[in-house]
Amino acid sequence: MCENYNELRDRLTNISKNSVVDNDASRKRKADSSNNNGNTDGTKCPSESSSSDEDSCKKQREEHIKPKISRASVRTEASDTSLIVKDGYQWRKYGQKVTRDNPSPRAYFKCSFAPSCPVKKKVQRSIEDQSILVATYEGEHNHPHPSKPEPSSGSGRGVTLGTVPCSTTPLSSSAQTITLDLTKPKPATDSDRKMGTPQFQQYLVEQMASTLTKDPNFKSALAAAISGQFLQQNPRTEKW
DNA sequence: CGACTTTGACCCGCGC
DNA sequence: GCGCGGGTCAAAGTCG
Repeated sequence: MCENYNELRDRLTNISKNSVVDNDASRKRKADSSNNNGNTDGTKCPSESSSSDEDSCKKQREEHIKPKISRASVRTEASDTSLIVKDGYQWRKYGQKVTRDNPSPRAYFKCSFAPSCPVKKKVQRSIEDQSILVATYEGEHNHPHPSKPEPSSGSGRGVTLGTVPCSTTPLSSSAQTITLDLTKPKPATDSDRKMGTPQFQQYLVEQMASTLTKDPNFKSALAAAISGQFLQQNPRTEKW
């Protein structure tokens, strides 16, 4: 588990570093456009411009200032209808819709960690594989990752536990998608070793193993979980 | 009691 | 102009 966690965190940290900074998702609603221009990037159209200028400006914005859209796929249980993707941020659900192209409902989330954070997230099950949740992120967080100062705060009604870092992949023309398959163990990669010296890692693992194996409750719970995994033949995520 | 979720209604862009 | 569909709002309900 520790190795998986470290690997995922490294991967996602690298992904986030490579992300292109842009926010201000297109404001369609009247209320949004009336009281805030939403332009935090300094490319605001001049308000006194004529309609043609506005059009050209709009075109420019569409061409150059697309909101950063990224997509992430997370494998979960197909029976899990929560549509919750734990990426370390705190999300507030503000809507749910059943779209035409996909019978699964699509959930709409806003980042509630910072009131001014413009990031929105759409979560919907993959039409091909019901066990995969596809999360589409719009915009970029304008606040630090909430899991960093308090790695295991755990508050937030189970929406975010602050344990799995955010995963955003720039959705450019190639429409890249990253899949966080938390159901299967993966071999350690080189990135794991960045977390510390091998000696320290080994010491940490040994300490964790010895501590956990001394706990009979943990043993029984682990046995039950593993047996359930084999019996159900069903991917299990986010329950660890 | 405050924060959050649910869900029907509403808004608005788009195609015909 | 009209209808459809995606996205958002907001009142009511739920939970700790």
